[in-house]
Amino acid sequence: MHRYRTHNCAELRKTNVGEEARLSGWVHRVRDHGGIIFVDLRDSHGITQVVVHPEREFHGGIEHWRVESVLCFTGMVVARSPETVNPRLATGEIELDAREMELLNDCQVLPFSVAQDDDCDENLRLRYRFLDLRREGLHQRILLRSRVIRSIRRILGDDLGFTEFQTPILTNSSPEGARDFLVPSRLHPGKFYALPQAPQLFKQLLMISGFDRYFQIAPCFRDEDARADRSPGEFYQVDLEMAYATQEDVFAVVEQLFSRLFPEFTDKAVSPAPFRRIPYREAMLKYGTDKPDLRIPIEIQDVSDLFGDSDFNAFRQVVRGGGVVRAIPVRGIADRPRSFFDQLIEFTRERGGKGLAYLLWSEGGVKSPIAKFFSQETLEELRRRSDLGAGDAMFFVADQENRAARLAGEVRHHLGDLLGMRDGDRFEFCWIVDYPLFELNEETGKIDFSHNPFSLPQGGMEALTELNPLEVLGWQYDLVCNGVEFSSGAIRNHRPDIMLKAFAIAGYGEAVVEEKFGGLLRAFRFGAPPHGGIAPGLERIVMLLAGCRNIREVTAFPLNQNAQDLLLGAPSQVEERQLRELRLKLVPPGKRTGG
RNA sequence: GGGGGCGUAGCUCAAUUUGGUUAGAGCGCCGGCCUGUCACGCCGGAGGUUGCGGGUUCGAGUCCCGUCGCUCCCGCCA
Repeated sequence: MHRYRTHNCAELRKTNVGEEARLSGWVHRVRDHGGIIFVDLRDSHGITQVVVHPEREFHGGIEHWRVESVLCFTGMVVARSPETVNPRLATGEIELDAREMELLNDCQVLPFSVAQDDDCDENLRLRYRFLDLRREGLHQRILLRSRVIRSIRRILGDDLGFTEFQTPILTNSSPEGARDFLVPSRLHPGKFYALPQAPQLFKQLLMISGFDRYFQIAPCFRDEDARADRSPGEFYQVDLEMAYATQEDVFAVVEQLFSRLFPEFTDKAVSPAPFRRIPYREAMLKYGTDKPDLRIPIEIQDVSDLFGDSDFNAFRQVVRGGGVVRAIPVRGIADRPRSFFDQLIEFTRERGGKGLAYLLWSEGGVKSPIAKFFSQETLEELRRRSDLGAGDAMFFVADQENRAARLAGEVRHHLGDLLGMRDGDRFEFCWIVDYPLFELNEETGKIDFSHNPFSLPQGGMEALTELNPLEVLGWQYDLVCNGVEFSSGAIRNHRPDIMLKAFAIAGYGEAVVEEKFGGLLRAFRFGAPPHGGIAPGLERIVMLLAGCRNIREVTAFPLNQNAQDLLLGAPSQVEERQLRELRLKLVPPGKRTGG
């Protein structure tokens, strides 16, 4: 018989009755009746009830049947009588009649309950992460994450012809993007490595190196402040890149990946491939964001043309001042109480809006404090454009275009929450395409890259030389699901001449580009193939599948919000000797100089 | 760096609105009883500088100021 176990704690069934078995696991719960004692023994797989009869010599042998102690029981598998079967347990038709017991390890009094997976302070959970990870919820989410990764490797690697690579962890600081984590070099005092924010340049170099399809479950490091859905420090991307690929080729691969991946882990409906393609400008107009939640059946409209000459001063002034009026039509809410609408107005004001006007249609006509300022023709045209009828409503946001779009989008998502449209059992994917390559920096008035400086402009060199830079679109795209940005990607700019031209428009001279991206430019000059890719966030995928909102709930050992490891104590001070080797000197706190 | 919310027993929370007796409950812990439970049950017990410091008051868990911590958001995240 095996030293520790013949079966795991989820394995024994009625067919095993009469067999001798040995089980090891944690004490999940104990029901001590004075005479007979029931021990729920748990391992990663499940729970089996062990019965200890009073005549066993170990019955009083351990002082405490302390939960989370590690025990090994040997005994006979016996059938439970019909009235004592536990239908909530996979092993509930049997129990182990313990003949021998061995205490494999004791357990101190717990800081929080393992058996009862209820709320407690997150930093306490992080300090005792090994206990937290034993709890049902987190334990299952970490197992889910593992199964998702295995499935991604199978789909991309085995079925779609991708090759998995590793790329360096010690690499170069990137001139753009987030703050880098720096690693001092001992051999080159005063110089630093940086941890990669993403393997972007390496995956492009692999394409130029003649590999066809790259993927990696890639660690990414960014020294930015935390959010609920954003880990401080490190996270993982499903990073992929394809040679000789058009945007549609990338879409086809990603659509296959998600169309196969999601149904493996959820019964919820997944929007069928091909996913909807929504141009950036259309997304900003209809949904007021470039990460729309398409479960909400509300489409924003521009109605500025109706108000240039209207009697409604507030709207007329905005339109004549170059602003816009956006309408948000919502069906079936005209009978909501006044407080519903007041609350929405307050919501808009909190987010910087001047207000939120609305019209309510009823059998008798239009009800609204502002209806008297609208002509009958205008009211009818508004109704007609959104095909509204009795019981329907329309909200209005009037402001400068960017702000109006954003506010309307936030109101749309908020309505989605209020009206229960967002918890439907489905995943709605879409692509946002046709991002502008450049944008105007409102502070400096200069032209900046809007997304990624390495994206290929649509129309190539001709577009860069002929068009107003702000009109140039990039082969850039985002994958969005249920209002969550899953991923950004692009067809890369593989031509050094086009790359230099694009950088020139953004105000970078050739010498600067050579200095900052010399390695990549050198590679481009030796026959770089056209290529492109994308990098969906692994944790976001698992979060959506697990139905949780916090990235730390799908990460085994996350840093806390202050970027500390409370279990092992990182970051920590290091020996003076280590600093000397690196030729580093600490500036005492409060005496920061320079700047 | 900025804003909102929260800090009461080992854990989750009540008492704070309107300052007023000895700060309570559930779980956990300790002791006792209990032979069919599965969130076992029953009896008893221990456990508190109400985050910390100061102030107002006859009196502060409660009000005020400061500070520290946690949390969510903004900035930031090509």
